[in-house]
Amino acid sequence: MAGSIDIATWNVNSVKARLANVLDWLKAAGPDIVLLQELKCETPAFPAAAFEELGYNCAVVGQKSWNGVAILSKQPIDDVIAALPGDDDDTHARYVEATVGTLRVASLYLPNGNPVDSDKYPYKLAWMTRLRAHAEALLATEQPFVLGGDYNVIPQPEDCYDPEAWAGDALFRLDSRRAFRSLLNLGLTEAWRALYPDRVAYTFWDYQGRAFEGDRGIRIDHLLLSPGAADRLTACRIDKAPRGRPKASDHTPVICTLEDR
DNA sequence: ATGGTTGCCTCGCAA
Repeated sequence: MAGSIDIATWNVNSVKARLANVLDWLKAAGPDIVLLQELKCETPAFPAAAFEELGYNCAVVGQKSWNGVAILSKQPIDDVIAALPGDDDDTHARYVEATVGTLRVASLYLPNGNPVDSDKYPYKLAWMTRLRAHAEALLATEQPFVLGGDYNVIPQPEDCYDPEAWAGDALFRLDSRRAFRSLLNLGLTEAWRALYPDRVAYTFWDYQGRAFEGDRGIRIDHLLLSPGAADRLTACRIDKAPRGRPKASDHTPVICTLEDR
């Protein structure tokens, strides 16, 4: 839409297995910027041509079998960074950030962290500490930015169909939620919750146990906006339709709209 | 009830 810009985030759980579904959704929804996670393919195997045919430029950070993130944008993509700063030994493809127009945007796939008694949980928390430090650095630039992706954090009990069942899970542990709040406390705005303080909605439903049919979901995909971006926020929605399709990802897209100025 | 589902591309791992 003229005068505004739509930014979507979507964990597609394999871009190759999901290509037809993703292309269909892009044609129908037409977001200006798309932040993808869980590509599950190496960078050269990313089906860039299919997205370019729809008018998108692509910045891709992939790896074999797991993780993988991308930014798609109808406007040119500049000044790409392909990793979250702060740990040169971290080889996971979980972060890509770039400039699109006047905005800085990032697509992130935050570590799941389960099981919590393994080294995966401290890795998650350390990753969140690095993300906070980097968000502080971005804030210091005073350039408006959007950090979108699969945060693998259920922020509050109302973001989960059964908080008690998730009490010990890395997505809902107090340390994970505290680290997420600490990000917000820098002055970032979580787009969906900011606009709908009391609404219950989910972005992920497990493949098992007919969770989608029973609406047993959790809200873990988030768009975090800098103050300058939040001042332009006019709408946010969760599009459940892609989750109901055959061969669906277990996540569904979240889209925010920023006034274009 | 230690089940169940999906994608990777292996004979299990991650989610």
